[in-house]
Amino acid sequence: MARRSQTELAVLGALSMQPMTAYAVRSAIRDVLGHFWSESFGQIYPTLTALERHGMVQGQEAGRSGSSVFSLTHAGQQRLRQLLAEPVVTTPPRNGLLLRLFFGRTTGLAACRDLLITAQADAQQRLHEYEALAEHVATEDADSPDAPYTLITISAGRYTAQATLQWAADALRSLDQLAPTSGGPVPDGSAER
Amino acid sequence: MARRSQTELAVLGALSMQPMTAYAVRSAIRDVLGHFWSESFGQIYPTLTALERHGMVQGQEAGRSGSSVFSLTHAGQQRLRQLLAEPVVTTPPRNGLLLRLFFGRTTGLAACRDLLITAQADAQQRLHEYEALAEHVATEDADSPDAPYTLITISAGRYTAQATLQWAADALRSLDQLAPTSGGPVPDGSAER
DNA sequence: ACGAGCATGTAAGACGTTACATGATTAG
DNA sequence: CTAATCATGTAACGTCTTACATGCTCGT
Repeated sequence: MARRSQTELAVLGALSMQPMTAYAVRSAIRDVLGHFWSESFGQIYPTLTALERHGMVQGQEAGRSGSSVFSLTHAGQQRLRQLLAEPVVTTPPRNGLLLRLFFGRTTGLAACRDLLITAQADAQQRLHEYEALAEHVATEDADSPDAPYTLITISAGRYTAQATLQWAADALRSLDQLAPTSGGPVPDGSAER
Repeated sequence: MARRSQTELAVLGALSMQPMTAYAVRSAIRDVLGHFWSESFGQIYPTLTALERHGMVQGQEAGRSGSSVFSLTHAGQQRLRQLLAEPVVTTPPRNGLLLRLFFGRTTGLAACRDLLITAQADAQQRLHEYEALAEHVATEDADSPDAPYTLITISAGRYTAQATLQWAADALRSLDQLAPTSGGPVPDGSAER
């Protein structure tokens, strides 16, 4: 699946939950899918325009300000099904944190500890967010047919955050064993020249 | 940090471990950093050329075929430190699996089960790879000063894979509870027109 | 009246992948 | 000798982000 159709998929999916304006699509992708998906602002409008041209969605003027509410057409429904059935596209990994830890010898123990502690705090934060979110969905939207699927994606976030917490604690322990007291960066050899 | 300097960072980092040819840099990024980092082929050569122009690396002809082995200059060392010290850049998330599960109501229970089972198998596979890798590093390169840091990144992969396994099992259970017997996609309304 | 948020777009430029093109070396 | 791998690049194309530009509406 080409990369562009990933944006198409997200937009069609958002509209499949309920008709909304382009602006609302953007908000929904940011707020609802935000934990595992992102689309940049400048992608959504052109994509919606193209989808309308191909008859996948149709806009309906609403209110006096000329904002148009888009909804899926039947062709759009089918297109969504088709895209969902295509194999999952995995983006090439780019984990800046692990890259820095990998080259940790150059920056030294202390810098690595800082990175890990920050990662731990971030994961803890996310864990709280996921738990609040899961609770909210389980109580408010419990009867929605989408709820079980939403909960599964939230659960993925929770497991990942928990794994990060455990890993970071583990890694910090291993660094402590390495050199309990000090840990500056390796000398840079400036004096040698 | 601009996105380009991420490539710079990976290339400088690779060369900080040992001098090598552009081709070897590419192989190292693919094979060694592969679990958490990727650079496309077409980026590495231009980046190396630019780095040489700026005096960050210097190439030395080796062998009769004119292949040049690059090594970090002092300026390159400093540049690497500087880049490593900059805040971690997080790429916007794009998890195609979770996107599909989120819209699971449209594709139906069976499709979601398939996705989860595949994800489980993939995670299991990765877990084995990480364990083999960790064992290899712990025995072969145990005395390398880079070994502790390498092991931390491998550990991250292990924790993540394990979390995926648990999450998928959990999710499969919750889907089973939802409808133990059937689970086709929602009707698409074709007949209604 | 004014600021926050709703709403719609465009354009430039950075970023990245893929395919193409070419040749040397080495293991089987 | 021949296939795989090492080795070096370029060019085209597609993708994505960011910044800019503009105006409305609603609450305070």
